[in-house]
Amino acid sequence: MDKQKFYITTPIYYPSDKLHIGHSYCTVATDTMARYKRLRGYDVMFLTGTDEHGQKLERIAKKQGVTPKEYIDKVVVGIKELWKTLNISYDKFIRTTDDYHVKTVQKIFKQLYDQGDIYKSTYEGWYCTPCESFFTEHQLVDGKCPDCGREVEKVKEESYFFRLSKYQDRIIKYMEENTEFLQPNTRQNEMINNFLKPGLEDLAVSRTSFKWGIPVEFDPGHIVYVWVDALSNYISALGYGSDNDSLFQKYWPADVHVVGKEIVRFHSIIWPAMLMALNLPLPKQIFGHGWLVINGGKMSKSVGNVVDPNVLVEKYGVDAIRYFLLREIAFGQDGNFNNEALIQRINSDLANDLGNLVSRTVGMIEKYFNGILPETQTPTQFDTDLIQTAKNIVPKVEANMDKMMFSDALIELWNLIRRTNKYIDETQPWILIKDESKHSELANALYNVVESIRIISILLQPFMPNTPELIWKQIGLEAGELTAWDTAKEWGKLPKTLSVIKGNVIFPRIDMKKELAELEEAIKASQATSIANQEKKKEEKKEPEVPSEISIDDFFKVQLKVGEIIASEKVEKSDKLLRNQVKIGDEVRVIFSGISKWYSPEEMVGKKVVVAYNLKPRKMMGEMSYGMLLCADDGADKLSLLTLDKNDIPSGADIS
RNA sequence: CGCGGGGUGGAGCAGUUCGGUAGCUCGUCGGGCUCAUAACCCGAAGGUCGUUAGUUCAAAUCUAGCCCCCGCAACCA
Repeated sequence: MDKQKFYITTPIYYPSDKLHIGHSYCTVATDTMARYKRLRGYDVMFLTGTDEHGQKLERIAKKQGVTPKEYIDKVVVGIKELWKTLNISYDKFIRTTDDYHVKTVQKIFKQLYDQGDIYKSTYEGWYCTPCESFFTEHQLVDGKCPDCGREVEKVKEESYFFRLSKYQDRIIKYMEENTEFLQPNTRQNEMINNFLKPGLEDLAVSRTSFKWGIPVEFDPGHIVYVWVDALSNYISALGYGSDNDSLFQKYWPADVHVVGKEIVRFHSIIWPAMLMALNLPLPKQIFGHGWLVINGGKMSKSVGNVVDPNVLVEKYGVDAIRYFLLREIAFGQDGNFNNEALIQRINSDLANDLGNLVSRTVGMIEKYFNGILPETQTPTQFDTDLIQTAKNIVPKVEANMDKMMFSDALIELWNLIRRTNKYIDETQPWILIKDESKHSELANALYNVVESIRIISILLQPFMPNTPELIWKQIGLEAGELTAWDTAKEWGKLPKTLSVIKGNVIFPRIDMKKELAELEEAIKASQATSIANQEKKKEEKKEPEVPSEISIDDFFKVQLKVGEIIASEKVEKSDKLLRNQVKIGDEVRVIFSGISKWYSPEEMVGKKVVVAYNLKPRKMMGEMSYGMLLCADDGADKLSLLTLDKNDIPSGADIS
């Protein structure tokens, strides 16, 4: 009989910058699932890749003075290296710039157009020039821009549309009948209540405002919308629509698309609609996992708090990092990432519980029996409970893995590790060794511990690809028959006269205090090399050269004047902005200032402040701000407006 | 009333679908052990489950209101 197939995918990542620990999290989880299924005997297809089109990449490349492809190629090399480092066992890596993908997307687009699911029309909408944004009729508030409240302009643009609305009812029905389709379940409610029930609108699936994308074959001015392009990767990678679609025949539909919660919408609504239109079966499951957050806040390149997985792996090894990600956070929910928790986990779970278990066991066998257990063994009263625990663990791990509950699976596995440590305490080998007549009991006890370790090491394989081998080496096992997944279900497979070889400590304990300091340094150093930060630095450098000394002429380039605040109000929809009307001599200017955390509008009024007068006006919250109020701040949580020491200076006075 | 997620011992979380003794890891304190990576094993303290009201014999769980935190969006000159 043919093996059962299992097709699993990660999202294709956007190569605008180095990937961070959040991307790694998603990919590691998917990899763990793929490895698990392979061990269970499935014929697995594991796909990952990169989503390489779009305006943003076009812009970044332009800024760097290279073509988009040149820029992306470099980033993709880094991504592939990262997956190698993290031991990601993908079977195929797709790039949306690959020829075959481009062709397939064009074909899909044409087919949908020919059959009437895509039609050409004009995009009629409202454009707010200051905000540079399009809005639909019903997004407008009182016929004005929902963001800034200004007048909007009616615009028409030619575009292709996908009849998303046509599939709305079928998708709702599908979700309601297949409650396993969208996981975790809360996501399903979110989709139905937010998007499906209110009604879907046809989706604009082409763009004319930029070039970096897949051209619509029969209308080259148009570029295929990135999500139509990106989602198609899951079938184009299998050769759908090509001369050889044997992989597609074999693996489609996907068993699970693993995605981040932010893109669940595209995968659970647009993608099924596209597939319905193409008359193809839907993926069996979309799993929307949570995010890694840092100290309660989102990880983001612009905040500069991203964590580079390379740094972590270099310090602690891949398996430790993989373990942490999979164990610490319930898949599907957000979870905190911080260095302290990481080290904590490594020390207590990996070094103390697992590593030390192997080490103490092998140590005893060497010490008591010169490394080889004797054949004569007598059971002890403690055996039954250990053996029972070990036997129960496998189905529990499998049940959790089948639901992608990695964390729970590991908790179960660690129960066996703890139980085995306890067994050593119960049987007290160090006492048994002193009594010659108990040596057969001793041999039996140590045998049981090693057998338990064997089972543990087998179950560990999907999560930590390297560690099991290290363990096997020490307990005298070779990868093969006795390390196959199903043999974990049987107790007593090891030969009685097993021999061990003590090796290096598998997971050394980490000195928390010392390490935390070093780790933070390393992470900061790597953040500095991210493209986002390099950009920032470049921009900083471009600022008018700021040598340590400037001439008086340079100084006078900045015109500072006294302004009096005559009115101030909080800007709605903004946590930080105050909209101030500032009297400067005869004129009154609107100046925004991001200080509402420190000053209420009431206390602003009447203050005489320092205004940067000849600053280039800048748009904020849709309105122009003419100048800047000078403030002192400590870069953390303190801020003070600069005000005048004597209040009888009139507004408009020069400051020099 | 924009939409979502969340609030459970000192920390981080599970439990809420389907009401029935509040659970896990870490930390703290006490004990045991000495094979081991200052490790391992046992025990204890510590929670009116954000808040108010309701349904019920019974609410962390169901219903309604309120408070707080986070994300999306916008912005932070």
